[in-house]
Amino acid sequence: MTAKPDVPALKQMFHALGLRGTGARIAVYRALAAAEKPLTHAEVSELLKDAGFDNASIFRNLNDLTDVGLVVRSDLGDHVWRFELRGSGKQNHREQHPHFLCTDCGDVACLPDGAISVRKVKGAPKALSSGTVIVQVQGLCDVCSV
Amino acid sequence: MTAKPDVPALKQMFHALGLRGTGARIAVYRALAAAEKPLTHAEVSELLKDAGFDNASIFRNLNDLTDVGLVVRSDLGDHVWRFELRGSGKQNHREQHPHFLCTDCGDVACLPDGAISVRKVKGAPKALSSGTVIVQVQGLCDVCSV
DNA sequence: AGGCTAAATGCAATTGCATTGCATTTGCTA
DNA sequence: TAGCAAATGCAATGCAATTGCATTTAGCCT
Repeated sequence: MTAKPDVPALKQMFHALGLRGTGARIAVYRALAAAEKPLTHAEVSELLKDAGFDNASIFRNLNDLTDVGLVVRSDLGDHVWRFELRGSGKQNHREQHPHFLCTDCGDVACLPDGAISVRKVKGAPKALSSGTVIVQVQGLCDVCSV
Repeated sequence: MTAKPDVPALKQMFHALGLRGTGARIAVYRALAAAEKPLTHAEVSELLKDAGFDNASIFRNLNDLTDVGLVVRSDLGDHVWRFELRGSGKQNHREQHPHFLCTDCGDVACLPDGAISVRKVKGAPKALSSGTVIVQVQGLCDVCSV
């Protein structure tokens, strides 16, 4: 779960995508890999602040990784961008799964794929039936609903 | 569908909620009532620009209406705030329904309540089983998926 | 009906985050 | 290892959301 890919493997992966294997890039990737939920730009910056990377570099790296498809950028409904690794096989993050956002405390949880099912309905976009949709759920988490 | 509540009724409703029945407020409310999908602040401003209302007033009214619960403010996943009337009975907007956001053109559609079903899963927040959740769906709309 | 008071408005200014420009540094390749 | 384009750091910019404040106005109270 918290297993981080080793640096040479990361460099190779980046290189295959036309990106250099820089320290900031690797650090950003590993921060996301170690996280169990999507992280905001601020959270990534916080995690890496000891390493001294510039805020803009982290931001650009997040976007670069998103551009090449390694990372997914999404807004879970609270007007905050969050970044998450697009799962690659045995990672803890599968291809795509629903997210749950607590409307009170803002906490985020990843839901199992089976938690949500989409049904094709008359008049609805065809994408619903092909399953190529991203689902986000908002509500009160168990802590805040007490 | 495009039927707008008459002004006296609106004033009465606002008054009951501790809000005055001002021109800007009524105009904003009716703009939302006439829309068939959530509108952005910019879209509301655009609709009302002929009336000469200030941008800030529209913004504050949207927030005021949200504060008293007449309007729901949500971010459908594209980092843009959208405002929608919270349905009151026979309105075209029911209590709460899922929204569909096209990830390509940004168009928004309202989905029928039955399009999405949520299943309680081990480890997931309890809110899922009580049905008190808001669901958002992203994907390609029929136009963009061609 | 007239006046009063706080809410609402208009306008300008400010905030805060996202994003960019540019000179410098640094991977990577030949 | 020399050279070049990508990446970085820092500061500056852009832009939408939000606020401050003086003025106007709706609704209440005689």
